[in-house]
Amino acid sequence: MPRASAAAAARTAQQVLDAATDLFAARGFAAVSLDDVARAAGVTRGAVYHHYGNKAGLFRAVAARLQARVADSVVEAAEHAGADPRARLGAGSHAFLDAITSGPAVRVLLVDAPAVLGWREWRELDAENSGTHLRDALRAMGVDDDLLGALTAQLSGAMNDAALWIAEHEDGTRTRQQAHAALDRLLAAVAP
Amino acid sequence: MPRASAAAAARTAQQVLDAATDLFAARGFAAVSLDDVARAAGVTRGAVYHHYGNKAGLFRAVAARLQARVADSVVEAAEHAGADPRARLGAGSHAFLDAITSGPAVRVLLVDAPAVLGWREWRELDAENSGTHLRDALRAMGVDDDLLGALTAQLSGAMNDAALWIAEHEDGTRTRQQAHAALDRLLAAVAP
DNA sequence: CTCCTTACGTACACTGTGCATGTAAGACTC
DNA sequence: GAGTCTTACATGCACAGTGTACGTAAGGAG
Repeated sequence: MPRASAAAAARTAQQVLDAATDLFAARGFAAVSLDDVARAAGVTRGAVYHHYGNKAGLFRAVAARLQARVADSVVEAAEHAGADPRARLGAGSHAFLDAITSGPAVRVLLVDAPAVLGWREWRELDAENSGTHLRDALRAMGVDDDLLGALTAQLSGAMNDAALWIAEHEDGTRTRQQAHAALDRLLAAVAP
Repeated sequence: MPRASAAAAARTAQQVLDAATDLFAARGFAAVSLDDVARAAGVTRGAVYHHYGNKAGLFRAVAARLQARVADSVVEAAEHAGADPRARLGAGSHAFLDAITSGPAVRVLLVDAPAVLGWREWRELDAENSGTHLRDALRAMGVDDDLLGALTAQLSGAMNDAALWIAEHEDGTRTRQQAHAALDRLLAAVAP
């Protein structure tokens, strides 16, 4: 008994995506079955497979949306910081930390994504979003082209682990401040 | 038809561990079945379950052994570097990069481990090994206690992503040199 | 109004985990 | 050194979960 208009179909796809985001964030990829997702979204597994192909495809869609949201925050913060490259780098980096630690992004993007999508695809997804901004910011700071790739990867890794470190503790603003302070220390290595 | 002496049992446990290490490194945790492991080790799944409890337990054993090996390299390099805290920090960090990128450790420890064991347990495993050494080295460098936790996590993350970056490229010594150079840049932020 | 396509629902096959049970060979006791 | 216990596996089965083939009804285009 399917009743499908173009709008209704888009809505069910959204509901599935929302439900999957919550469940993946709460329990992790492996502990969530597609039946769980379908039930939470009020449909059957058939609908999930129709819209997302397979379980990895659903996860990919979830991760891509979260990644895009984080990247939006980074861009907005950088815009707001003006034209000075160093100010933009700092603002974007701190915005990244705050954005990725608020909401369900950490577990999905930083714990499960590399294993589910593979490191390579995960890196590409990152490169299409916040990764590019970091790289551009470092280039604008005058980082040698030879070091650019490696330094981008390492600073990105530092921020990711900072986010995980914050999420692990989960006891208010103190650890968050420490993470931001440590990040400033590392950024100073690039721009004194 | 079991024929089990104490020595023979230890040997089969070893064979299973060796086979699992190779397979997990080559295909990833999810794509390896316990039947694959058992067949590669020349036993049945019963033996695997007997020694390691379940699939996660087997993976835990694999990861712990790899982690311990990496930590050994770090310690050895630090010892060899003498008494100067800065020299020990640098030597240990670069040794970490080289050790974790040589052999099957990268995929197991950095891609699958967080998802399979959970971020928390993975962090504890790391803390029991190379993580402690990094923290000690930073403390010896006079890093403020308030920053110690966050900075350790972020530098660790930077090194992990440096390792993944090296493993991703896999084209000889050039990328490796770039990674080491970028790492030096970050270490300079802690110790000028 | 007809036909085609989209959007699901349903049923089934297959893979893989984990556990329960069986069993034979050390190891230990006397 | 015979009996008993425990360890070290092998085997078989139950169950969960994925993916896919098929069925089906409701838009939408002509």
